[in-house]
Amino acid sequence: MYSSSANVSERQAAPPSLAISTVIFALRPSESSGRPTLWLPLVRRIREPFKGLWALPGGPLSHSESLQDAASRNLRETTGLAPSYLEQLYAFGGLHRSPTQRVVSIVYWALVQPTEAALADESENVRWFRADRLGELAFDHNAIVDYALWRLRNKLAYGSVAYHLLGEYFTLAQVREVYEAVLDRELDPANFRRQLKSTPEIEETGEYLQGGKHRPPRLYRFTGRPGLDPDNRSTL
Amino acid sequence: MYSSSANVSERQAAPPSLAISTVIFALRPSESSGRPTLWLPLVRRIREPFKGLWALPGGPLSHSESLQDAASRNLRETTGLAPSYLEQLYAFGGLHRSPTQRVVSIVYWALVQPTEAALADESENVRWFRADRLGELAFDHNAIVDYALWRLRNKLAYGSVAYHLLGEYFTLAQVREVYEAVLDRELDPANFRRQLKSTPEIEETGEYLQGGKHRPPRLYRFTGRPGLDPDNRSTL
DNA sequence: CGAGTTATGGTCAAACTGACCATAACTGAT
DNA sequence: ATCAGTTATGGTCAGTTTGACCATAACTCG
Repeated sequence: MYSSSANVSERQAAPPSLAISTVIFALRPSESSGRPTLWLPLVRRIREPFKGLWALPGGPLSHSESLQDAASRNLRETTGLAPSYLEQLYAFGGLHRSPTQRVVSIVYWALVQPTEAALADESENVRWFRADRLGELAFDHNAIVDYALWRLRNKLAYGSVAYHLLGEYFTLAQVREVYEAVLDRELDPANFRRQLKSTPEIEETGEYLQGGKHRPPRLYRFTGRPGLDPDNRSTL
Repeated sequence: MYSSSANVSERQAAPPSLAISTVIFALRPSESSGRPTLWLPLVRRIREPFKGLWALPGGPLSHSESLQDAASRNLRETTGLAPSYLEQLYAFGGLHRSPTQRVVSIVYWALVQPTEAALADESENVRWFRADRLGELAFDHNAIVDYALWRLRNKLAYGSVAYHLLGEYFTLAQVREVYEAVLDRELDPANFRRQLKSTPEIEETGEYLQGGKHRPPRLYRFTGRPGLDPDNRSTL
């Protein structure tokens, strides 16, 4: 087990350090089926503790930025991405999250559009993984990803997050594929489309998606606003 | 405007301090109508900044306790109460929440049962207020309470939080009164009861509430479990 | 031009919701 | 004792929503 150089009283005296992490979701075609699946980028730990294991992108909170700005910067620095959706997930503050020191992590979760996600940086120490096939992660990050997935599924069922995983224009079948990927079950195309059509925030365009192998589907656009987090309320 | 003794560079160098606050809701009969209404306890600021104003109970995070434990202790120390429900609300980390220093507050919200709430400490510097009639509070605490109320209304509509504002045994009309108080609109007694009766988590007892002026209503019991926060998942 | 496949519109019954009516059961006043 | 007042409780009915499923439209490819 790891042993800090600081003795117990010194460790107790140091304030708990505060870090920001982000769970970033994007859709990518599965290698096997080709259908869209959830992926997320992880960074390799290059220092103890958990050296060599994969972890959520994160870092300390700097003084001149809000929590959301810190998460946003973080995301950009590690993956080069600009999120289309960003929301606070939870503050994790258990005593033994890190073996070396007390760390409180304020975790955000983000959605990025596939056009963005395609440009994402990938390197020796930054790699994308299928959200349902992660190995053992550093710290309590497996639990954090689980919780983020739970939240995503929830928000999907009610709210309007699905469109942030798609581009500006999309077909109703693409929306359905998002739901099927995230909820992991098939949905009836006709019933699903009926529900979406009764949603005022989804606007029919005159365009059709060309180049497919079959009947060209109509393109739609999402005109709604995100949620009403404390962080986002002022900007409404 | 308040001026810290530390100069700018010193303030930038100090790490953002981390505090825990709690929004505590309980039901109390309204003075006017006598019907249950939402109340919450506030503490008076005895120091700058915002000296003299009312604020949410809170304090620094100590090193040997988890976030939830800190919130729980906080709650007990300021009001003498043990919550029947406690959930993390949000981490507030805007740059200018406090004029004197950068503070990140992790806020919890709690529900306490009326039997508990009746015993609550009240003093010169701790007082209960109607949730819909708060004056100007210290820091960004008005916004925090607003958000907590929004969350409470939301959780009520779906989940199972209402029962944590009531005692172990309750009548269906009492549950309806909780909904009416929180959502601030009247609900049809017959329809409301039909919904509750179709909820498997609400169990009919053989007892009746005696001593009322009219037909004695049957008493029920709630047998469900709370939500599935990261903090609570392990205890399930 | 026909087969294959997706897009899209529709039907039907079951489940759910909100508005509303009726009866039961108690207290308190007459 | 009886009745008026009030809440508890059960029920009806029409409108809406949901899930299962069928049918036609429109495109590509061989």
